[in-house]
Amino acid sequence: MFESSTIKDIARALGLSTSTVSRALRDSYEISAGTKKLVTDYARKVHYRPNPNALSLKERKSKSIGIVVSEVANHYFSQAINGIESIANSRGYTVIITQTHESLEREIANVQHLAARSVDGLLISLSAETETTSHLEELHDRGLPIVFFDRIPEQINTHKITADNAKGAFDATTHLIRCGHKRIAHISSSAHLSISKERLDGYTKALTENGLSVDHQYIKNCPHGGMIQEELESVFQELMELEVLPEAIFVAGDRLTIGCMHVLKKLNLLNPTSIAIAGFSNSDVLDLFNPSLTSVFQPAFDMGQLATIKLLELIEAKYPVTEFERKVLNTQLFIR
Amino acid sequence: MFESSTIKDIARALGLSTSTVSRALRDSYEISAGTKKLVTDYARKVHYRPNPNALSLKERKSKSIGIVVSEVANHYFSQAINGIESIANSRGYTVIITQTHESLEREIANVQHLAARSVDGLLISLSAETETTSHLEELHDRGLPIVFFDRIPEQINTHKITADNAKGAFDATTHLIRCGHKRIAHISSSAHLSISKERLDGYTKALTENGLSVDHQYIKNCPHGGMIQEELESVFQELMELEVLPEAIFVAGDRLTIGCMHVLKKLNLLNPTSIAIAGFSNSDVLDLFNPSLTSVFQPAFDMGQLATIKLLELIEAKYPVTEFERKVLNTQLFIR
DNA sequence: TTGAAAGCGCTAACAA
DNA sequence: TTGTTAGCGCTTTCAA
Repeated sequence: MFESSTIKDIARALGLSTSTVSRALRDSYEISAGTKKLVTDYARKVHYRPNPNALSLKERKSKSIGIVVSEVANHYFSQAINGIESIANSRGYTVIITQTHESLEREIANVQHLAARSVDGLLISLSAETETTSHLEELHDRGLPIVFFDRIPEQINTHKITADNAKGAFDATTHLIRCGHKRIAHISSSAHLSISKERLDGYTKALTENGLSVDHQYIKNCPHGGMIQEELESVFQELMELEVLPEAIFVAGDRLTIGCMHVLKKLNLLNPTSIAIAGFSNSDVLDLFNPSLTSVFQPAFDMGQLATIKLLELIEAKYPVTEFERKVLNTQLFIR
Repeated sequence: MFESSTIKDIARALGLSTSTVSRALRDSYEISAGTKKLVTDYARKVHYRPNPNALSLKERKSKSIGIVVSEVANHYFSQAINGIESIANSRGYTVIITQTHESLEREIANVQHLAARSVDGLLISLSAETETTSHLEELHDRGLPIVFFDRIPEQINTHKITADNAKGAFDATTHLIRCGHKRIAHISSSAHLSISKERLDGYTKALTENGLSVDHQYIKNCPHGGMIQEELESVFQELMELEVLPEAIFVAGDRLTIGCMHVLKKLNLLNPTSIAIAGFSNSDVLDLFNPSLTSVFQPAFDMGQLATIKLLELIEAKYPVTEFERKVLNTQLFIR
């Protein structure tokens, strides 16, 4: 098995006590220069590394944070994770990434697991299936620091980081209207998610401000956020069976946007003259699509960084924090 | 701060000793049914969870495995990670994912960090910059179980899982030849990587078997695996300055393939009549590209699963393992 | 059937 | 300036 040398080993080898070695390693003022050198040299020689489990046990913290996202294959999340890591690693924290694949059951299991792993805090974007948050409230009430980003709950009082979803949706829908489209459908993830509500608001506002009516036949939800391709296909089925077909669709999510393109292709509608698409996506290959599509880009990296900064504030706070922030970052419209 | 109840708390509350509580919780035969029920009921009531740090300290293992990949945004790796998680989680292991972004420096830092975190084993795909593996050999020699997948070193004697890169490259190149192309360029990651060598072999073999000569002017490497878009652009620059331009390119990597498409687009060469592309990629949106491209798909999920199974064999082995396997999985050619 | 005590690696209060 | 000791949460040997 894999064993590293311990303070005890060093102490024995050097004829010192463990506390002297410990202090020497931590560069304590009480230890003489000679002893320090002796100890640090020997420690380097035997590749000494402090055992993090022992440290965690002692300090009652693990220097790790847990992340809960839908899936890392989603470019929004992989970019957010890069932002999270950039801050966390530089501050000496390990990051444990878990994926829900949009399932509430897996979200609960992941959160339980992370809590049991004694992470010092949690960074969460809710799964598409998550309507209630008792599994999180309980942990939060017991003092586990949590910061939400992207898909946030209303109930829990803590820091929350989002993009300006309403504005992004408004911009995308307005763009479709300016292109001359009047009948614009909207496909979204599960209706109860914060992002779905906000993006629906932006969509509605754009229609209304441009004198267009909101037709609820044109608004469709995918409770599994497009993880199941069939749910997207049946949504299209419904849209295609309407008396008056939509001319354009505003899609409210990364995976959904890509999924829509696949369905259009399957239906042989993937050409500039049929249905226009605009959607939220952080993918880096959208410009290679043909026909291409206008997209709403979220500052995922920045959101990840900001969420982590706020989480570390909570974790390292000397006194309980009672003032929480709700940060909203700007989106960018890429017209194609 | 976040505190859960401990065995000690339960023992005190129930007027028992900690050892009795411990045994009751582990369903030991020595404990009476009554006491067991008393303890387990109370434990459930107070949400008792064993402290994993204490457990790790005692057992000298952490029930966690470390993953080192280039980047999770790469579909090959995100699929491999899903495979890894599916096995690891079902066997009670936590997975810690780290990204090198193709940098050796970050690879070393990640590996050190994971070792210091006392993971029970490591799953690694080398970075594009990695030529020597002393940073891994040292840990391996000291007994840390390691399984390599995808980009594997020659030196270290352990389990290694790869796709049949030579075959995949052969198939893709042969396809381009069958399409009537004679001057086929090859763009690859850094030359010293196992995957680069194997894919070069497959490419060469396909040319030779079809009576075409191998022209080294047509073979280009990107030492940073395409993480820097400029290196890809300068490679194209060089190709475009040749007297006889290539008619097709076989690209040996996920990120590189996407990168090539971007460069072609930028050079206004992204149309069916200019340069044909075939490349390794596990992306799920290739069919939305226009013009599309033929791709070599690796069984990433299966590779992740297999690598994890072999790693857990090493970790949980009663006796030191001396027989190691080199598993090669089939690729699939998607003609578009 | 239950309890006392030691020990995993480390730090820190207290002693010397 | 260095050493002794207790304790973080848990399991396990030995004793009762």
